[in-house]
Amino acid sequence: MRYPADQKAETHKKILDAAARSFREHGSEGHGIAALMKDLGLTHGGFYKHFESKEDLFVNAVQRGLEEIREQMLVAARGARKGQELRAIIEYYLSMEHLQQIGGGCAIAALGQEIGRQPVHIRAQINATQRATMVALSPFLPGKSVVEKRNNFFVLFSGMTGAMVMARTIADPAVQKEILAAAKKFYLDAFVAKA
Amino acid sequence: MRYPADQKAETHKKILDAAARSFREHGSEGHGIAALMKDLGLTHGGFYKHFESKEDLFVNAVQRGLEEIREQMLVAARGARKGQELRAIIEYYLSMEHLQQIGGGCAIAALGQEIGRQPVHIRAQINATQRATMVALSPFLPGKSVVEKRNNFFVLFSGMTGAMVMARTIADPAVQKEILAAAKKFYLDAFVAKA
DNA sequence: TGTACATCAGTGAACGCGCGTTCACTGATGTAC
DNA sequence: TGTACATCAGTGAACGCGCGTTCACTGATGTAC
Repeated sequence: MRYPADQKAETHKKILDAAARSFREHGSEGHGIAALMKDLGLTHGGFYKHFESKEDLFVNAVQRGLEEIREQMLVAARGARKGQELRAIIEYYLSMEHLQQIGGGCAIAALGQEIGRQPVHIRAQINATQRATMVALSPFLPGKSVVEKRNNFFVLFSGMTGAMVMARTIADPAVQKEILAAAKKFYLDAFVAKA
Repeated sequence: MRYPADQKAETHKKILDAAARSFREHGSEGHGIAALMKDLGLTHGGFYKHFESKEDLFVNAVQRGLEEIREQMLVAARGARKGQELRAIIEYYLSMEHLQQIGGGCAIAALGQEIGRQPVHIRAQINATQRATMVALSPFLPGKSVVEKRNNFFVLFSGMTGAMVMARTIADPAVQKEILAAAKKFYLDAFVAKA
């Protein structure tokens, strides 16, 4: 049957949002197209009206995930006092809430290794979104030049990603907290001026 | 037929070594039991004389991978002048060689996210091996107390892991190098006394 | 305005494939007598 | 010492299952006349 005019775009967005969450939560092999569509009250056949393949969905979902977490970091920054935006971002990123909310959290911390195994052209697409995040967060980063800010972005965000990845490998929540707390203290000291 | 007395132990080790490499290279879903065994000149049926299941293999292979990289870091440290062991470890870990040799590299940087999705009892087993690495590297870490050394281990090794993960998500080798170089400079400044 | 036809998002059965796992079997070597 | 039997690492066909993908079909709405 013919569906209302805007419905396709809406369904497309719903699939993408659900996939962005599902991939982060279960990995790219975790859930499957059929299960994803079923969760949305749809059948799997229709999926191919929206995406060329599962790989196509993966790339788009990773980018969506990166945009989501960027937006959340910007929200944290907007809620901070002037000069303390980066503190807010760091505290948000290195929180136990973020650790537990993997489906809504950083896509690099959740999928970085699978991204790393993608062919170059796929990674290049994803890199564009990562670059946009760097640009969006630049105003809050220390550094007197573009190069300095860029290096600080690399160090701080890769470091926080690693802390999240390592903490998630740990079984004991007390140790998870220790890791996040140690990283938080360290990066605040290194990158944020005292309040 | 009956095989020579030591052969089973040897085959077991061969499977484990190959799996440790294969999982890091392709992820836990990447290669498959049959392919793994075929690479060793064996057939897949025999696998179950050595491991209970693929999951059982995964846990053991991750631990093997962690031991390998620990050993390599210790080798790097032994080759360094006294007082410069940590420098050697950092330079080894954050090298382009390590980035490219994912199959022989850090198991957390290669599989951390998949480890994070394992049930608690699996993670607890793996954590024991991680703890052994921390203990083995403690002599080279700065810090006046056990707690300080522990926190420094968390920060430095999670940070280096994140730098490796992030760099591997990048398509452009020049940017990969930038990320590793920025991290190397930063961690050397932060953790290593000047030579 | 009314009618006939085209459109196309979504359906659901079906296909092919790869994968983890099982199992009856093999046969050279070790062991018991 | 020689013989009969037990052992068990490894074989390879087979099974069941889930998954990504395809495809003929549906039928309410948009469009053309």
